Amino acid sequence: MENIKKIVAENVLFSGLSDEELDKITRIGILKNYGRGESIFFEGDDGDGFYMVIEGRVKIFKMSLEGKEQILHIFGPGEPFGEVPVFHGQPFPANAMALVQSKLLFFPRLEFINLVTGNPSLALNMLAMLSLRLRRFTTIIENLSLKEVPGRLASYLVYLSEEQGSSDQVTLDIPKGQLASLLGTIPETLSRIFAKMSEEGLIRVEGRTIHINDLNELREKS
Amino acid sequence: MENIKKIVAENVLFSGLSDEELDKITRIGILKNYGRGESIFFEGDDGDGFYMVIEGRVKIFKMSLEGKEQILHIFGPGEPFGEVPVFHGQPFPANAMALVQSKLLFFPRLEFINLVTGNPSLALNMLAMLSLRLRRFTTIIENLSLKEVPGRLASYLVYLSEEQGSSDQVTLDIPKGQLASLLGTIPETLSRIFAKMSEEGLIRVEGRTIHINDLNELREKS
DNA sequence: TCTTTCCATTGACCTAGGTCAAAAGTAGAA
DNA sequence: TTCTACTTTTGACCTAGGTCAATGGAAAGA
Repeated sequence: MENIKKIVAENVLFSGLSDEELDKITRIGILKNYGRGESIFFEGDDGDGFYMVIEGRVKIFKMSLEGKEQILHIFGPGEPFGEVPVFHGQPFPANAMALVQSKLLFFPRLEFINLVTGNPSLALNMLAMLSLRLRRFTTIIENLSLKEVPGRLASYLVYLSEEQGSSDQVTLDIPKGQLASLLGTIPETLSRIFAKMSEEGLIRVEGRTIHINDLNELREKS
Repeated sequence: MENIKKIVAENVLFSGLSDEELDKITRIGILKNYGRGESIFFEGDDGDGFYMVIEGRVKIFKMSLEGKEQILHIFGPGEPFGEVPVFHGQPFPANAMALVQSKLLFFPRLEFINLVTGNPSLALNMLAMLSLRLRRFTTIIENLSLKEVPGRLASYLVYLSEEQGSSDQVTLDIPKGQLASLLGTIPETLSRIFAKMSEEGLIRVEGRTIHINDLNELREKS
């Protein structure tokens, strides 16, 4: 429980709130556990609240009839997800699944809307959160429509390098098959592009560790 | 000016607000005119406010270095755009251009944030608006990643048919070249797909009027 | 530890759709 | 109306990347 209070108190979504308000938020949250590969919700389900990752890792994704998957987000500790139906009142637009054993905090819709109504800064924080999401989606759309797969991989590696503060090597935080789905391609194609970039001397692949030989060239390609 | 008050008062974004509040909103809005093809803002520009279409039609789009364009939205009267930087405080993530001579209402950032802070229902309306945008972007991503171009065109035609309340013919509200950019393809490819669908007897193309012969088959394909 | 299942790689092949070029159609301006 | 500039269509061509199939490698669970 202390764990939860800490996550809530440190979260950007709840920044600027009084201790009392943080308590309220912690009180309306319901802790839930999910096993690796377990579904949290499906596209089309009614959204009676949203979630925040306490521990673990969750993917949000779309599926085609043919079984191809497109990952929209992968969320880790401290990140909220599933807010869209809370404010727009329609079913979930995508599926959510735990990538590993995960602990989530669930905030019921009505209680949360009540909190938002009485807390302008909570409302503004949520507006900022959704705006950030829109920005990210804009980037995904740009990648899918205007870049080829090598460019998408390059920008993902550059992003990881900035994220991990390391210009000579990065560690993939998800399996390569999932990375393919995140980049809008399939594992075979991703594998070939890793191979080609390695031949070109741009990177060296060692399992999930990618050694970056030429970050600038990678930036060029992205 | 009456025109503006009316647009503001009837807008979903401002629904549930008192007459006094509507007046305030109308007062902080600044009317601006743009000619056909004129840029409203560029990706990377600082966003010191957002816009609402009073008259005309505006496209929001990304451009690749090679000059390919991907349209994210086309907005018409009553629709707001450019809100992301207002709440997230970063530059515009995409470009905006008037497709025809347009009249826009500009709401400066700080004044609007003040209004939101004091108006929970305005905040909730804006949250609903951004949630709707996220839902639409989810659909765009799904279309780009999981569907082929004929499927995207089919779903656009089905959407138009619902929008225009007509199951036997629809009118394209944008040039075909722009439609190509909206569907994530190029005019040549779109033209060929129109031709193929016509051969198959699914539709009949007559300039910007598309006669729908088999709406169910179109739904199947989408 | 073993074993079963999942993950990644590689080859052969194929096709959706992009590129380039040219022509035909359409529309606004003078 | 005529001129000019955009829009749309069509043909020939090519390639990025998806499909299918087989094999090797890693890792979770018992």
